[in-house]
Amino acid sequence: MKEDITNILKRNSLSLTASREKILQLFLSNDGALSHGDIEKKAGERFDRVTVYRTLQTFTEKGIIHTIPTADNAVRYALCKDNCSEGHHHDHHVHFICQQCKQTFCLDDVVTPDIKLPRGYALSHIEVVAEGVCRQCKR
Amino acid sequence: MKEDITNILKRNSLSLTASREKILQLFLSNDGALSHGDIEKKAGERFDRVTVYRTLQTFTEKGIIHTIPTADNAVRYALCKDNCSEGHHHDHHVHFICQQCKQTFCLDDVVTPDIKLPRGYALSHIEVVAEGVCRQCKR
DNA sequence: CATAAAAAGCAACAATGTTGCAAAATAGAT
DNA sequence: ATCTATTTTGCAACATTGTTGCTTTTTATG
Repeated sequence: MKEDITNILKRNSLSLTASREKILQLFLSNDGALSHGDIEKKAGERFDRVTVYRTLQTFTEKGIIHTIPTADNAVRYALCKDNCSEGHHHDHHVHFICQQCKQTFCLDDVVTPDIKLPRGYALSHIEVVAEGVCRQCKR
Repeated sequence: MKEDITNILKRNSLSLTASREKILQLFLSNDGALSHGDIEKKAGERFDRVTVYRTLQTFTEKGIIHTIPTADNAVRYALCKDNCSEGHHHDHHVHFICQQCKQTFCLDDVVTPDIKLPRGYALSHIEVVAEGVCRQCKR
């Protein structure tokens, strides 16, 4: 784990710092996606809010994490698979929000479908968010 | 127009007030979706921020408008078609965000596709947001 | 026009996000 | 191991956004 973290940072030519390591660790040990608020809470009092903002921004730019749109003004972040790189995200999977536990998951195996847009629209990327009840909550 | 507004409010048993009329008018005369901030700006200094919040909440509950998730912490709202009713939205269309003009549009004719989820997930509703360049900006 | 009910406005506050700058930590060379 | 340039952090101050309780105003209705 500690090794994974070091690898990810090195691979993206980011220096190894306590906050980056901690935040990466949170993502690695967490099933679902995390909001800025989640991270602040889970990281404890140990990091400044500003540091968390900047770290998330850096990670997003580097393609280490990606954002997940929501209808509640609390963008979530989740780890990217290895095929994302600086400035270029290649996440084509569906996201799932559980209405019960409120967690957001990446359904890595569910690929976003093709959508046919009306004439005149240029498509660059599609985001699919499914809502319902997740596996754990359902039983 | 004024008549449409009155109709919508009456139909939903909402009293006719200046702010509700103004906000509805903004939606009716606007192509794209509007964020809370947009509405505050467009409505001028005439309404309290709190009133705008409460009006948007009421309209959403009544099924007059629906929310559109975003990755930038600025939820957009757009008018629902007539088939939405109190507590029950039936919007199954795709939304489009233009990267140039930053506007959000409802593509009323583009229906959200069916998505097959892994075993164990109960689906209640799917949201599709497409990003790219819109018709106006493209030419 | 009077009245009850609903909505708006106001104030105070909480939470969230941003910026500039000084202090601290890191990477890399010696 | 130590020094140094560079990067990152923490802090302070601030801006923006969202929330709540309460009073005043407006609306619907007889």
